[in-house]
Amino acid sequence: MVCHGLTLLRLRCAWQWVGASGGDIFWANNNDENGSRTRLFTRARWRYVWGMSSFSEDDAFEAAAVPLSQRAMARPSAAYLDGLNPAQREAVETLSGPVLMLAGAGTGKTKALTTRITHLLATGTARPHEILAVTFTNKAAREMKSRIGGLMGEAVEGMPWLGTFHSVCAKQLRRHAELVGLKSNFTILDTDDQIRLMKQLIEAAGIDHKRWPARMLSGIIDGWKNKALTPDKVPVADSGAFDHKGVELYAAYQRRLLDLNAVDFGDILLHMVTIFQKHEDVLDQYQRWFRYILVDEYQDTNVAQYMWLRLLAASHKNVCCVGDDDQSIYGWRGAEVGNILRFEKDFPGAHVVRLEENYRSTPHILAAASGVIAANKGRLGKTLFTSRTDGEKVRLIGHWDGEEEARWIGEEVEAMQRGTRGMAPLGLDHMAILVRASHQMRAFEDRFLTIGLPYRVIGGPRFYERMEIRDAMAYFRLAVSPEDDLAFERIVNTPKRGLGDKAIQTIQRTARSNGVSLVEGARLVCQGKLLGGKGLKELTFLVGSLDRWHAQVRAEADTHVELAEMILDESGYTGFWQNDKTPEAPGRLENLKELVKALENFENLQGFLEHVSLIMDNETEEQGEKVSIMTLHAAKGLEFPAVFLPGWEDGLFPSQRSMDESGVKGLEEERRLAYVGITRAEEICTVSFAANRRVYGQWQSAMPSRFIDELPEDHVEVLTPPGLYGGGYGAAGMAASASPAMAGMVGSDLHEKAHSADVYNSPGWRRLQSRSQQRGMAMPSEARNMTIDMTAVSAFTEGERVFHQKFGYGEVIGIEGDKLVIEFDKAGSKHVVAQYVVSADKADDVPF
DNA sequence: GCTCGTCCCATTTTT
DNA sequence: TGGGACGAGC
Repeated sequence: MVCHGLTLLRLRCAWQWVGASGGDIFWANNNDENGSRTRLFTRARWRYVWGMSSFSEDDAFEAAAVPLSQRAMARPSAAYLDGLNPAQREAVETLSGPVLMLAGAGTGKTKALTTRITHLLATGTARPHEILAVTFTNKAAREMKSRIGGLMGEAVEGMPWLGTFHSVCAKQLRRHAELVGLKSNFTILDTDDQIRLMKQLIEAAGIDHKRWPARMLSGIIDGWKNKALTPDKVPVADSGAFDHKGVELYAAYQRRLLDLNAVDFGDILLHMVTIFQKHEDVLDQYQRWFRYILVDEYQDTNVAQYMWLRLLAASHKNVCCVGDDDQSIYGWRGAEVGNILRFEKDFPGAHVVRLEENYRSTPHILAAASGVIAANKGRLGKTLFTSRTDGEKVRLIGHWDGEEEARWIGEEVEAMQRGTRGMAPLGLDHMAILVRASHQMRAFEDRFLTIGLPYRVIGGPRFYERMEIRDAMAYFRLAVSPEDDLAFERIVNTPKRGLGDKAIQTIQRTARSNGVSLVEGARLVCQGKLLGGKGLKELTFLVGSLDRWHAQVRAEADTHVELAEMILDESGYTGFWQNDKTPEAPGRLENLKELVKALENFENLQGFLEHVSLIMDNETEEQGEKVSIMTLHAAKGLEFPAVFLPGWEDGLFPSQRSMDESGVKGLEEERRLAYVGITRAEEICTVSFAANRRVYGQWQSAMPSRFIDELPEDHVEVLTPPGLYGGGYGAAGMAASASPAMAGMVGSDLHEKAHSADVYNSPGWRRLQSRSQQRGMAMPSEARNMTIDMTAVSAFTEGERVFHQKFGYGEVIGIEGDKLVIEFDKAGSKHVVAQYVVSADKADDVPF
């Protein structure tokens, strides 16, 4: 069956035509060298060919083989080109040959990228399936899809090859799995499975797993995979770890994965690179197929991704890479800035377009960011500019310690929320606190909880990485394929069935000696009564349940959603969490519901399992106005009117560890992180640092970050009162001698005092407090109290059992002002705002 | 096999 | 300081 000569423009016509007829027959007009032809498609066929439901690659291969004639294509009224600046327009319209789009922060990168795809489609230069467009995140892929749809005026469903590196590669790999010894229904392991597997291998190799933890091996192997190194290609110099058995373990791990018909994230790309290198015919097909390639966030590509791209682009070289070398912050994960720096060498004659007009931030913010990043060497170089002339300088403030920093930011957030210094009130959704490391978040969470400021933490464990989701998935995996040993290991004793290490060893031994899967091994154990009492009974029941579920999956007797619910129910897993009285239990049950809901979007369990590990998001769209707290890494790609950047202290940011491990390279990456942080801000950017901070329970003092010295003074307003720390600084002090002046704050005896327990009684501390208050840095507590709803407190009585979203269950032991004093079962005694507390008996109703 | 106490160690984490 | 891993004891 051949279907070709269609662009989305035509697709639109076809839809309209059908809409008018209301029939089930599609009409498609082909204009190509073969002349005009009219074909009839059924709706199902149409969807099939264009990948709207299940995409058939064979059809598309055929389609791609037919050259497309552009002359017959109607040129669209290119309304989508309006509103592009000259650079963007150049990036959009230079369709042939390699293009590097250097897009600074906030310069309309996504706009240019999506318009470029639209342009390819609308001019008939390429058909949807001839475009390969890769991103790093599902979010970015979704965004691109919807924006292209917006530009085209139609939902774009027919772009089968727009997705993340991993989803696109997984799709390819399912097609060619047998070339690397896999079956096309291979499972994709998550990190947890990976580590459990490696642990087994380490123990089997007789290596001390304490000295060489599985986590480390996992990191090392991931690193090799990121570099596209198969076990036979790992350089000798890299093989010192694990008693020189690292490479051996890697090879063993890869063999084990093949046995399990499984891959890890790294393999998805590595296998495809291997296939392309070894099977020219396959590569050739794809090369002809993907006539245009687009890559988002090119600076974040690792070696494997780079090789994959180069192989695919090698023949036609119509590759457009978009990125910003200044925002490369994933080097520690294998990303190679070198890829983007080398682009012009890799693709001679490459057209480089710089997007430098920023539409996000004020000039001061841009200047500050530029000032910092200028210290990096070996940049491709961009100068961001804006037509804006308004805006505040970047604000800089020092604090005595981390707690005060959190307190100050809390108050500042509340002030902005009310509207401050003539500025309009700002919603909490428009403010963000960006930290270097996630442990810094705690200070803010504690503080915000205390003052009753709603916040949301972005990041943290992904939805599908949560324990309960993995457990549930393991049950589903087993129901679909009983030979999934890893899944069996995971759930055999979850919920508790009295099947501990010994029972599991018996099962494994039996399975191994009979050459069968663990489920079959378990069956033999039951039959041979190789276990005693309770364990045997439970195991027999489990094996029986698994059989039943598997039969139901095959019979398709129930819908997969009902089946999933049944599995969770009958396994006792739902009940397990219902009986669990820890504060997390309600949330976990909620997550399980979410998981079942997510199933509805798939046709069956198999389909769900094949894709879910690549596409499940953590986007539980909580509604409500909340300040966001997240890491700088998580903030990439986002923007907020007001941004707080706390913890700018040497050692914390830039992180000591980065500098120790990667030297100048590490420092430069940290600096890019600073650049990313500053450029997230649209209107107000506040950088802060603390002289003292409790790290692992120890007080430590630190120098202000060297990045603070790099902020150009003309664009910075120092909020810290002059003379506060005994150094004559402020704007003038900074000008005189930036670094020593800022460092002066901790250079005195206060420094030493910080280490002692009576720090709060030190003269320096008292001086700081009184000055802070004089200058309005800390808002008097009376003022804050006025905004608190006192009735909330009165809703509780002493002795009442309550539930708190963070601290769990506890008992009210008193009421002090606007706070409840609660003795928590787990967390001890705390003062908390009533707003976050409910009666214990209502705890189940609250969707915390 | 489970629970509790002790000890150890601690970035960033798109898939 | 606090969470996770592990080993001793029930």
